[in-house]
Amino acid sequence: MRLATWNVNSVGARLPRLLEWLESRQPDVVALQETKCTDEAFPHMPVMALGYEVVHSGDGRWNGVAVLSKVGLAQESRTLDGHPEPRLASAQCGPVHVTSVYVPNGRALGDPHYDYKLAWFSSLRERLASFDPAQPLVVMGDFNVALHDDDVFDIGRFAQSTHVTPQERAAMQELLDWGLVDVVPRPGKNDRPFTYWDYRAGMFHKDLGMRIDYVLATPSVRVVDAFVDREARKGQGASDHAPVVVDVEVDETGGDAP
DNA sequence: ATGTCATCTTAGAGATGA
Repeated sequence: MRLATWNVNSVGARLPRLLEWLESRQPDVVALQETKCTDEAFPHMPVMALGYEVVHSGDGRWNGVAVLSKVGLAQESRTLDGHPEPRLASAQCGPVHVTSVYVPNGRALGDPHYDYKLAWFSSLRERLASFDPAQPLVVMGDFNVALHDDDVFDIGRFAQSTHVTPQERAAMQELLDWGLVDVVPRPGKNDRPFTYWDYRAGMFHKDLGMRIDYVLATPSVRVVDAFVDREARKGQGASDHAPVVVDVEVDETGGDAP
């Protein structure tokens, strides 16, 4: 079974590339972020034509997340308690429960949006309490945090920056401590598996990136392979994020086994 | 090194967010 997560930076602007990518990579389950459209405007027709069922949560210009599944879609959820912005969508996809998240950016230290980011993380951690770490479960998406210093191209350039503060890293570590494993992908180039490169200043060309997109999985989701699909970041009309693709094996019985 | 995108407002450049 192939899982993937991709911040597409507008599903409308990215539609030709998204469809081409779905056809070539053949993922079974995809988490999308920053679709930037209403539920009505999501391109259901061409995505369904490729064999996917869709749960989308979006209200227009900003944010927007989705789960696409070829292996069934049930128990859909489109909200995170206490937070009206469309930043979470989840569903049971065959044997694995999948959540797509778009964690708030934080904007700047001291900005109210930074506190909102930490509060959102806290709510996400509380939401995990309704699940069992023994069941096959994946939370994947754009977490807007670089967990380790090596997850940015030069930690020295991130003084007084968001994404690398101890508070943000601790908030994400609490998710891992519940029982999730950070599935670190093989790098697409050089030695580090960056997933995001700013559009400006030739950052992608110079591989000055960040690892802020993650696949977090419970141990019953056995990882066979994981890689950053750097090809999808190349050329005209690319998102500023690359997809993370993870091949897994999951027991059908999952956490329900004795 | 604030250099690129995408979107919305409201009719075409500016604001906003990343």
